[in-house]
Amino acid sequence: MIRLGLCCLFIDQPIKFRVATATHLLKFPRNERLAKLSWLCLENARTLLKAIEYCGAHHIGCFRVNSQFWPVKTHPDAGYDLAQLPDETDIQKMLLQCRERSRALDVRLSFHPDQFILLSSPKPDVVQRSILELEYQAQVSALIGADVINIHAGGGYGNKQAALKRMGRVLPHLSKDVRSRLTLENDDRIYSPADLLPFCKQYQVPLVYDVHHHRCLPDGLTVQEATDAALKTWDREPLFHISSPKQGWDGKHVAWHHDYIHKSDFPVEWQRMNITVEVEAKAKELAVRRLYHDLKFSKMVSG
DNA sequence: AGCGGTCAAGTTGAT
DNA sequence: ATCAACTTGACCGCT
Repeated sequence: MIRLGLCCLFIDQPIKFRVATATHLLKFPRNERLAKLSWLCLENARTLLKAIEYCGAHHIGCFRVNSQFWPVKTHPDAGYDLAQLPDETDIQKMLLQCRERSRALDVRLSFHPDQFILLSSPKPDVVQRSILELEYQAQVSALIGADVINIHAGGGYGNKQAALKRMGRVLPHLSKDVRSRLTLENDDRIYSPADLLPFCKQYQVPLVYDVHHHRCLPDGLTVQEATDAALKTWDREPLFHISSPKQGWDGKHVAWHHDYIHKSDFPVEWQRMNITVEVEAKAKELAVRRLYHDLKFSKMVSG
C-alpha cells in the first residue's frame, strides 16, 4: 500500500508548531532571547511528538517537518546553537522520543527547505547560507531520524546546464548528514524531470518526482516514464509529490494548490507501489484522509 | 477578541 | 517597478 504523507501543518487538529521572527527576538537581550528560543524549540519538539502520534493512528505514513522547527536557527544575528539553549537536555530527550515513536509507528519524517536554499546560485554567499541551513536541517534530521531533505534545483540563471554543474561542484562540500539525505524535486517553471534525471543519476541524488509540477511543465516524458526513471534514482523507499490545481486544469493559476486531491489527478501508474507520496493540499490531514479513502475504496480513473 | 501590518533569505514571471 | 508565488500563515501590538 502507498504511504501517504502530511506536510507541516494540521488544519483541524490542535497540533500547532510555534514560530518567532528575528525582528521580534532581537528586541530582547541575548539571554532572554535564548530562553525564549529554548522554550519554542522544546514546545515544537513536543508538538512533533503529537504529530507523529496522530499520523501513526490515522494511516498517515509520513510527516514533513517545517523549516522553522528551530526558529531563526541560521539567521545571521539571531541564530544560535542547540548547546546554547537552557533546555538543551530536555529538547534532546524529546527529539529522541520523536525518533523512537516515528520508528515504532513507521511514520517517515522529511524536510523541505524553502525557496531561499539554492546550491546552484552563481553567488557564493547565497550558496554558503544555503549550506548552513541544510546543515541545520540535517542536524535535526539525525536527531529525529528523518531520511529526506528535499530541495529544488533553483533558478535557471539563463543556462540550466551551467547551473546544474555549479550545484554538482557544491555537493562534495556538504556533510555526510546532508549528503545522505539530500534529494532534488522537479518544479513547475524551470527544471522538469528530464532536466534533472541526468544530474540525479550522475551524482546519486534521488529525484522527488512531483507529478503536478510535471503536468505544469511537461518535457516529453510520460508519467510512466518519469515514474520509472525516478524510481531508479532511489536507494530507499522513493518519495513523490501529489497536488491538484486550485481552479482545475483549465483555470488561470494551475500551479496553486487545491484544498484536496482530485481522484483523477492521482496517477494510476502509482497504484499498488511501495512509495511515499507527500500530499500537498491546503486541507492537510483532511486531504490525506480523503485520498487514503479514495485509494482504498474506489477505483481510480486516469485523468 | 479582533484585526492590520509584518516577517531573513532568492529567483522568476505576470501585471 | 511592483508584486506574488513558492512546502506552510502565524505572531505582535494595537484597538
